[in-house]
Amino acid sequence: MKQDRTIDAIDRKIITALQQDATLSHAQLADRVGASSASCWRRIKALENAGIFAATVRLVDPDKVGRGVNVMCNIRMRSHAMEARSAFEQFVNSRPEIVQCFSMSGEWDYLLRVVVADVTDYNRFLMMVLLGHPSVAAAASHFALSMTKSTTALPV
Amino acid sequence: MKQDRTIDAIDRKIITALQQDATLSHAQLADRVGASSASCWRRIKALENAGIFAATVRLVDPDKVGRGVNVMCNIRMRSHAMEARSAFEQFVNSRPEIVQCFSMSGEWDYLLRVVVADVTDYNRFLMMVLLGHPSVAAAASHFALSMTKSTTALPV
DNA sequence: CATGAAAGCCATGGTAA
DNA sequence: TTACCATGGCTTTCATG
Repeated sequence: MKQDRTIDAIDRKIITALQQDATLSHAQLADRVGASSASCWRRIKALENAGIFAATVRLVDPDKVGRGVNVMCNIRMRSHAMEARSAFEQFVNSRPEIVQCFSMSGEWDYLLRVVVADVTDYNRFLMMVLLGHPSVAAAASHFALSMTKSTTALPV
Repeated sequence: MKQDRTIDAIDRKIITALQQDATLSHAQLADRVGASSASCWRRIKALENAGIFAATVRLVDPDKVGRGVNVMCNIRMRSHAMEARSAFEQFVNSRPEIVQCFSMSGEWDYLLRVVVADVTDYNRFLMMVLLGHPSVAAAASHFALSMTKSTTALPV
């Protein structure tokens, strides 16, 4: 059922709106994008069938839950064998403080974004968790001073 | 009304659940966290008042909307004056393909995550947009080969 | 063929006991 | 916590361009 779909201007408006606020009712959406409620409903269903929409999630304020500090951590692997890589990626997925992980081109193998409470917290994570992993040969950490922009909305 | 709030185990379960799926009804949430529907409702309201919850958003599949390629871009500024910084941050906020921006410690001033369709697309962005900005002295781009992990859920 | 208007059903949120 | 009620959104139908 994941067939491709031609996305027109109204679809784009719907996607943009729901990426900002998923609590909008079909009626509210309707007069925001200039279509009827029923039309919106049909379009959303089609977009869901096309697999364009993923989950609907509630975002939380990082500071309020003690995760206000972002650290970017470059990782160099001891081995590039497939099993080492998949073991590491599995490890990454098991650690909730690692919120993003990219396999990178260039001199480093992975880039992690780690959310922690403070420097002490990160030190513990780095020493006890990350550098304790057998696949990790080296890690270079860079602290973010502030998060200037962070959006889940992709341009359409 | 943004007063602090003591978060207990059930609150944590609620936050965790809603970070994964914000479409859960109070009833579904209730038996997932082991509380009554009414209790869930009260707790959510309190968490909202405490400012712990931010927006509810719909996530979209990057590949499906032609934003499957992630590029990390380090920026060095020409000036560190406040006005130059705020002008740059305003610029960042105006560009939808820049989805994340961190002010960084270390040798670079900013780290951007840019979502594009392909290399050509990024080239255009880099040459025409980013390097065209007066505040940007240098940029170093690193392409992600794949996104191994990406979650909006913060550990609580 | 997709859209817009209208209407009914149902689930949900919200409240009271 | 349980039960109830009423609001409002979801979903379908139908006529229209």
